[in-house]
Amino acid sequence: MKESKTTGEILREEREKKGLLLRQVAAMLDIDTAILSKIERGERKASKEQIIKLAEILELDEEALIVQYLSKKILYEIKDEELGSKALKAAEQKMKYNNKNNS
Amino acid sequence: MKESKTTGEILREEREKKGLLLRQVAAMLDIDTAILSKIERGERKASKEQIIKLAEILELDEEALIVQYLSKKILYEIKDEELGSKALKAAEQKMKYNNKNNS
DNA sequence: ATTATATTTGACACTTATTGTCAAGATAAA
DNA sequence: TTTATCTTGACAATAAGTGTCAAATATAAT
Repeated sequence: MKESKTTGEILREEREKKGLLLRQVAAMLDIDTAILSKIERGERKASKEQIIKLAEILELDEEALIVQYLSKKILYEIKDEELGSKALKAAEQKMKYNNKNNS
Repeated sequence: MKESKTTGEILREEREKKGLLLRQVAAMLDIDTAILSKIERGERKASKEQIIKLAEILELDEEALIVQYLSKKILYEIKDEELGSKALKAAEQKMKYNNKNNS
């Protein structure tokens, strides 16, 4: 059963491919090395702004990274909820409805 | 264009139908009257525990209320996001995948 | 109109999450 | 083994969430 890579794993791989040090990338993000280390190992999560900057720095697909970031956030909200799946579907419905009426 | 009722509106209507005072229901929830007032007017959001108790007290469909509660929470996470819709779909996919492999 | 009761409002306090720094310890490279 | 890099955990600062309280408003009863 092949698991897909986590965001952190991708970030680390790409950083190393480019031969960049944690220190260097962290400086570009204006945070301490420790945080970036933790982000790459999945111990902390990056903010949306950090994701965007990382996509630039590492030349990754920004949209894909953000979608992954947001979907993780969503799943976190409902991770222990029996009704999570129903809630997701309800959210999609409401979203459709709003788009129809606001745009 | 008929808007559906907010959770707060439903809670207020049902409380009044039952002839209960804010003070009384707030006491059952063990919170200050002010908070319940704000919940009913949508100025604050109820916790999940409060939603459950309110469903009992007001004899409302607990599952429906919780689904509404969770879906609001989800939508709040992506409310300003262009990619919100894609993120929702991605979350559903991941959820399906996990269910397949964990259960 | 006055009083009594119910609700709303806003300022504040407490708690928990989030996001960061720092420095010491562990790893790996030279 | 020295040097550079990365990891770890204790801590600090800030933001978000959740509540109290009391004064202001609104509603209802006499």
